[in-house]
Amino acid sequence: MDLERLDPFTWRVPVGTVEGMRVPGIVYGSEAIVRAAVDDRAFLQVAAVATLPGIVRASYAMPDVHWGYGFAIGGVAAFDPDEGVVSPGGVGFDIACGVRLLRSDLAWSKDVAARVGELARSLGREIPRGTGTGGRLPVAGRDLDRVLREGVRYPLARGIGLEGDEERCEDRGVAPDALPEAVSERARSRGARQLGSLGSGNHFLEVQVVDRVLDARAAAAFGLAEDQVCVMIHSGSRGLGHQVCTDHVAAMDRLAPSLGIRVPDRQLACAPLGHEAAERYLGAMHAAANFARANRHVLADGARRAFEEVFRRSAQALGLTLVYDVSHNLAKLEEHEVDGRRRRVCVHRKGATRAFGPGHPDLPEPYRAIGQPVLVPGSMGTASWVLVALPTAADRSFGSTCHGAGRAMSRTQAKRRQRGADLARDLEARGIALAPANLGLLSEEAPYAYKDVDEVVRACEGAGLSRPVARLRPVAVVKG
DNA sequence: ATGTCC
Repeated sequence: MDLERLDPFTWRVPVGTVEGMRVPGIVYGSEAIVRAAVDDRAFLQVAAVATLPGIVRASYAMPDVHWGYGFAIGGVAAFDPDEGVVSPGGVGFDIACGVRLLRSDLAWSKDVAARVGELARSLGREIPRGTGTGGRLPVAGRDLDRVLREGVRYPLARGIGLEGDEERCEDRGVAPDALPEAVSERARSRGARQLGSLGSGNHFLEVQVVDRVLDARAAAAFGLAEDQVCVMIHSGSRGLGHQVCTDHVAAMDRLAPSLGIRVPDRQLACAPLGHEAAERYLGAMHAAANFARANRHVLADGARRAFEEVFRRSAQALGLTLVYDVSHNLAKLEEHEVDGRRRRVCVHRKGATRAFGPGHPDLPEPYRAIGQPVLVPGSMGTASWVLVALPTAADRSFGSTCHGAGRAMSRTQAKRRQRGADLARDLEARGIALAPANLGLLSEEAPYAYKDVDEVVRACEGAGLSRPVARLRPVAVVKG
């Protein structure tokens, strides 16, 4: 495929690359990243998304883009509320998958290094993980309805977590437009028992150390400093979100003939914004997003308990407070400036993190002057990053940036290359304490199966999307 | 990502 280079970090997929494109594709990345990905089907998916009705400005891809279901992972697309569509494939199966970061007053070298094995074992006891496992806070009936409506406010009302946690969450931890009645019985029964569980795949809970600060002012605002111990949680809406996506893709697929929308790929099933099918999906998606946020909140409580157990002090006394909690799989109605005019658009981010720059009214007050924290989970055994949104992201990507390293190898390929048990030995030899649930699945997440997260982060800065604040390296890994 | 096929 021919991509046009617009500047060192911006590439265009021209209209005409696939039939029916209404706008171009825009790919952000260094030359090395784009060349390495060019054989991937991801750029064809970026082009296919550009055929959807009502798409505004362009179909975007972040530097960590790779092939996904329908839409590429790392894709961003905004749609006009009157002429556009919503597509479950533009959000992904793991609705509101995202990252929560806790900081602490503990220093790695002085307080934690000597006890990291004990800490990993304690976390292993407190954090349910793996496919299909039940969670720390099983809920049913009216309680599940409250989770779907109230997000993190539900566990907070039950005394789980610390007052003020919700201030440091995207949307203050709760999406107001949830429609629990659009969540099927099957989705409910899958989710009810899984609240407060990590899941599998690339989901993890890690103890990390700040090993480099690149922006002292932003790091200070986020409460981060070198040698400090943090906890990063990467998880989502578990079986509930998966079932919501499955149900609504099927519903839209059935409706497709009557909606008069022709899509080049069945996985791009969508419905016009304002149509009942679209509104029901968005309501169910927000309900699943509230479940995902409550899930990360309950997992954070498990992490706090493990630290309390090992260090014999309360989470509050250990300074285990939230830096931020943000999703990277979500569609939201937002106000953006397009061609010099403020307008509302439905922004789909699939494997892309919202990145609102300094001064945005939706940011927590302590971060408003600095910009939104962007939490980027690396692959297993490699660094993770805290970035800050750049003001230019608003125009370049509807306020979005990368969400991780991005896969460079399929799960099957990755499994063939190394056995899980050997990989576990390698990680332990590098001084990383490990609490895996399933050695068989471990090598699907091996570092060699992913792009270099440091390079992805550099490309995001080059493209004007986000700027690095701090690099975190893992010292204990809890995996599904 | 996912009770990796109701």
